Amino acid sequence: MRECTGVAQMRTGSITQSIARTFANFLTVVKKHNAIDCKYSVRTVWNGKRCARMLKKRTTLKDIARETGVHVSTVSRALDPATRKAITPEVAEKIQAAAERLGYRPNRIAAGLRTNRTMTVGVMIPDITNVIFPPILRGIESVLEPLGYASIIVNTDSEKERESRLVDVLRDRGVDGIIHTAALRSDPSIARAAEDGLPVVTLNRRVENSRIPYVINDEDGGIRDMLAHLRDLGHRRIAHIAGPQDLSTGQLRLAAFREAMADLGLGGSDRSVATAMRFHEHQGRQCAEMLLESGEPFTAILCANDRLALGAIEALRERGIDCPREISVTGFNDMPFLDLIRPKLTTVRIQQHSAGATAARLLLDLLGNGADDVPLETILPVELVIRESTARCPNG
Amino acid sequence: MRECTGVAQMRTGSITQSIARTFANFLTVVKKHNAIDCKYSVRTVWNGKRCARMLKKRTTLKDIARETGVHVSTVSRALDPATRKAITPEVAEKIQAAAERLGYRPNRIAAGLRTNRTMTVGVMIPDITNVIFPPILRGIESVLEPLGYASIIVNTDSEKERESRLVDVLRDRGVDGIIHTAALRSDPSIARAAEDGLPVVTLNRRVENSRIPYVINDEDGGIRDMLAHLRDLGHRRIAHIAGPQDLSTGQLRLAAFREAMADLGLGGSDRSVATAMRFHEHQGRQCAEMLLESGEPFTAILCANDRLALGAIEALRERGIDCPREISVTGFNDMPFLDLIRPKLTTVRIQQHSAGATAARLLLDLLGNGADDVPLETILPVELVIRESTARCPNG
DNA sequence: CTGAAAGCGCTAACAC
DNA sequence: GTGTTAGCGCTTTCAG
Repeated sequence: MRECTGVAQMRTGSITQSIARTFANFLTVVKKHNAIDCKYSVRTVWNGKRCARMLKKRTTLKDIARETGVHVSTVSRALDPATRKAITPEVAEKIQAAAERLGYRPNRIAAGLRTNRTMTVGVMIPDITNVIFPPILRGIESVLEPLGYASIIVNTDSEKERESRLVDVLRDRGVDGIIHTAALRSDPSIARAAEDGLPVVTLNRRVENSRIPYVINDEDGGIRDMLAHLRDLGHRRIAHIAGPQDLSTGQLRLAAFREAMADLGLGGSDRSVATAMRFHEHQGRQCAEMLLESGEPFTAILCANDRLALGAIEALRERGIDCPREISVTGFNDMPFLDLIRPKLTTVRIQQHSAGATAARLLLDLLGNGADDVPLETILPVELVIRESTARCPNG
Repeated sequence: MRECTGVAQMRTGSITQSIARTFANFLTVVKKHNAIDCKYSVRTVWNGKRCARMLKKRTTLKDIARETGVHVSTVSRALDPATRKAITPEVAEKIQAAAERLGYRPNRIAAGLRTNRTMTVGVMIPDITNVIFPPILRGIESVLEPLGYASIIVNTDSEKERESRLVDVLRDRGVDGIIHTAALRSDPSIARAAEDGLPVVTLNRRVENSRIPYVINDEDGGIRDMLAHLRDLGHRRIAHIAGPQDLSTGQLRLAAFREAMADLGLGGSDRSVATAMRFHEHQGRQCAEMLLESGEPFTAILCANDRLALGAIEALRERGIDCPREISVTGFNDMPFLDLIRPKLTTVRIQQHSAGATAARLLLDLLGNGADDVPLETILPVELVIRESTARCPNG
């Protein structure tokens, strides 16, 4: 059963071209992720019966109109809570009963064509695989779903071309609005959509030269608080591992770091700043090594994000430098699972779920479900989370 | 700027009720996640200009028909690659040029109403926040998106009632098909949808008494391999922390454990099995404690999932028992970030991205974009990942 | 090869 | 109160 044959096992059905092709796909899969060798074969069992691909016709307003002997529009009215009051109670009840009995479900896409409201919103994120986005999505969903909105989520991979294509994809599907998480710095496609009157809210980043409402975290406050914390522990020489400068967070946090250092009178040379190309452990490690080799002395590293911090700690460990005893390291975001990793990282918690919920509420306002005037800028509070990766400065 | 006022700061705009309400929401947010105290106020800056909520009319086929002096149907034909060949080349070119110039984008909603194909699929997952699902989603997207499909993702939270409502939500939106990740064991709503002719594929679990194609991982093989690995290390007394028995994975893995233990001649008492209510570290810890207190001797714990294993290791550490020196612990799934946690967990890697891609391909086949005969069962291979949490049995 | 016309399922003016 | 009518934007016969 689990021998290295590389041949799909079938119970019924004939070997058609499509089967061959399908199986070829599986082989490709196995090959591509070549972590997996041929120890197991992919097993497939065939369904003998040809799938009856006949979509059972849904019951429509017309059906229930015929059933109850009234006009479609009456049915429509009786079924819409907003217009039901204009209908004789008995008739309305009869109609509702029939609808129930026939299992009527409104066809939102037909309704959408008529009303120009699909009750669907688009959500653009860089990559769902990045752990900070799922909570944001749940936050968005938590306010939109109860109101009957569904969301189409797309991953931009932070690629300009892909992103602009996806904006079009969403518009083609007639979304009522778009929540854009981590838009690019200058973002013509989303700006154009907004100009065309499509409600748009951005999260984590502001689109320059636009009046698109945005919600961001108090990056500045987070950095300041973290720096104050380090200073209180006696640290004076503090290095920074900055994030990618083409991403909002990377840029904002670096700026905040420089400013706050100056304000605290700790302004150092730029040799105590290393900039990562990506928010990745590996980059954090490299940057930490660069900092160590620069010769610039420091007793703490403030990192622009948790993953960079994790990498930095790894680099220190490899050189036999203890964190936090010799060098304190801090992160940003408070991503999930952080408390399982030793030493537990001191970091800045950003609101994830709430950020999503807030953006969603803004979008609703834009959609006219409430305010007709909407805040341009919303800054969400952050919170310092002190754990084990920071300690009193050794010579402080 | 960052004082504890609790009052939103505004630049322009008047304090209307809606503003007050919106701000009340923010306060609620802050309150609810009361991890965040009043150290920072939420700042909002108001956009003075009332948003012009006039959706610019999109250009339609009619527009470009008028522009080029031909009939809408001709335009429709000229713009569809499949029917373009039936059009005089010059006319077709003129039409395409006009479409380009006017920035024409087909209205998929309208097309969908006509053709009954929305080029949208529904994807149901328990919870996007669970790290194993995002890669699955990317896998699905990787095959569907290039073909022009968008997906509506919904979180069921594994609640029956919610799940069945969401199936309806998806159907109302006219999705062409549904990929259901971790459906419930007996799942009337999705079964009904499938019976009604809606293409459905399930991932991770089979819906009983149905002909719904499903793709699952080789749970059995994974457990067997892990057990063989432990046996090779000299372990004979092996405990199991099982997952929730109402979830496919929990149930399958427990059954596989029992069977494989028997096959290896290691069959133990049921006192060496503890069952978690949820796949959560906390539960893993509790179960490990139960096992230790049971008095049943063991030198290894095979856990139904990584998170349980992480919890178990935590429990051991608290009691001063070293993993892996004294007791080996193993996981399942190989979730992201596992290699950052010490000791690095020995586990079974399941295909995540590929599983999604495979399910998507099956759905495509069901949609008629290929085969008309589709495998009922597809079992994906798994791979043993040996890291640091397993070691030779101390007295072995 | 192209135009005319019907209609997908629903909503919303406007009559009566 | 309820029926009539006219589309939303597109596809797809059916004529010519």
